[in-house]
Amino acid sequence: MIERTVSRNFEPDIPDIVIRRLPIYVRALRALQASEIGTVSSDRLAELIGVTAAQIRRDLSYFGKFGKQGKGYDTFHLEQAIAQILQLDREWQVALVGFGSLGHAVAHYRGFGPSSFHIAAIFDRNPEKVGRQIDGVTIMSDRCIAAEVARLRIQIGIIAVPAASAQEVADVLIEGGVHALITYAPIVLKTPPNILVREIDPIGALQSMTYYLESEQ
Amino acid sequence: MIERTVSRNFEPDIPDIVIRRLPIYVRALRALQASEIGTVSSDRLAELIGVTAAQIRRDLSYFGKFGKQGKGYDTFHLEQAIAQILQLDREWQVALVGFGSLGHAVAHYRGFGPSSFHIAAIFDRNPEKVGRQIDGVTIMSDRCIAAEVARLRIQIGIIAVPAASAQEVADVLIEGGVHALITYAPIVLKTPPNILVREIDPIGALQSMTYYLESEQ
DNA sequence: ACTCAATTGTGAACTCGTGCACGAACGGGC
DNA sequence: GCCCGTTCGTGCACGAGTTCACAATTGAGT
Repeated sequence: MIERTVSRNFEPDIPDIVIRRLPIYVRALRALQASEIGTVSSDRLAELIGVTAAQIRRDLSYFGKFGKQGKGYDTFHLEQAIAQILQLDREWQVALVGFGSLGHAVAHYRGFGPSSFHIAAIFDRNPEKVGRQIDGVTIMSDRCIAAEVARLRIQIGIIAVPAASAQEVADVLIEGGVHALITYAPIVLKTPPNILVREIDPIGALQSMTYYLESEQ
Repeated sequence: MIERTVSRNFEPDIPDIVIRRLPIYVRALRALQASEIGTVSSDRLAELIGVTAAQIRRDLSYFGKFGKQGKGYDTFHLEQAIAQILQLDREWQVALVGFGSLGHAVAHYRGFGPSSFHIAAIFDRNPEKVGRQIDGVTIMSDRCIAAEVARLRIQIGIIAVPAASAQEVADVLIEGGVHALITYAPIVLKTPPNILVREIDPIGALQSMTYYLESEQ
């Protein structure tokens, strides 16, 4: 039987970069399962993902031993194990702030699949949008953020408002008790050190790509 | 006068991570200018951005000398210099593929500001959307991608289609001549080595954050 | 003109993550 | 039961990027 000792809170110093690769592994393993493939070698998985096999083995070794020598990894069990490490085996309550076109896209995103994330509240400052129902969730005024987030025990906030209001929104989300933020606003948020923030920055990605492109054409 | 010798194609080995920080600097410098602040020290800038002052100085030193000892950096000139390094001082033609809610959000994003990026073509596979006009751009069938991208000399593609079609879309965009891709699809694209790809992965960001969160509440 | 506080640019040290390479383990075939 | 090809897990070395720390420069004040 495959080792199941998943040591989460005990191994203290696992690089964040490793953690950020785990979702990629989960995805690839799910795709393999969908193709009825029950076993992969680190070599094959590496090729699919575009990293080295050594890196995959090293990454996994932070958490335990999941493979069988001479055979590889069981796609189902490894996926389950990583999902458990990432705590994807439970449902997280998410607040979405900002229901412009970006917020709309976030709310309607169907890539969550059999997802670990539930949008439990949506907020917008525009009174005309307040009251509208989206998938059974009623859009509320931005003035309710802290109270509602606390009431619903929401753990994660998604900030999809213009840069000018993003800091303010972050503040009230944190006041309400979230410990993690995804922000689409192109500013650096000022947050207490115990708050986790991930910036989604497509414009920055664009702007950094043009460095490499040839000017003339 | 501040050194203006911006050596782009000559310094060969500037780490990509440095390049990816440059847009952040540009943003911060623009915000400072908007606040009528003409000069910043690396210390102050570092505090605003949330990195170390040494890192900023080191990053800039890859490209030249932009500061004045005892004084700091001129916000206007430094911003101009970095924008030039990133080639933001010209307009880039972008193709957007997929006009679902995500594509809609991308097309309507107003954070481009006085932007270096122009959405010159939009494609969707849904015949009902084809023909619709968005900001003067007519949505075209996905079957035209390669031809139109080539005709319009488009350099950058944004992939906002479901994971299942993303690889196919990437292929035709590259066939049409783009050298850079932004993709929102949660799959690893297979592309030739000379093609630049940046993945925007909010779901991955979420999934990696939950690793750190406390389960109970 | 001189002093002094501020601040840059960079050599050197350090840290952290990656990749190599190999011993150990597994399992199929004979 | 033994051999052999495959693949894992990991010690070790390497390398990329970060931070330290300081000489050099600047300009304001006296």
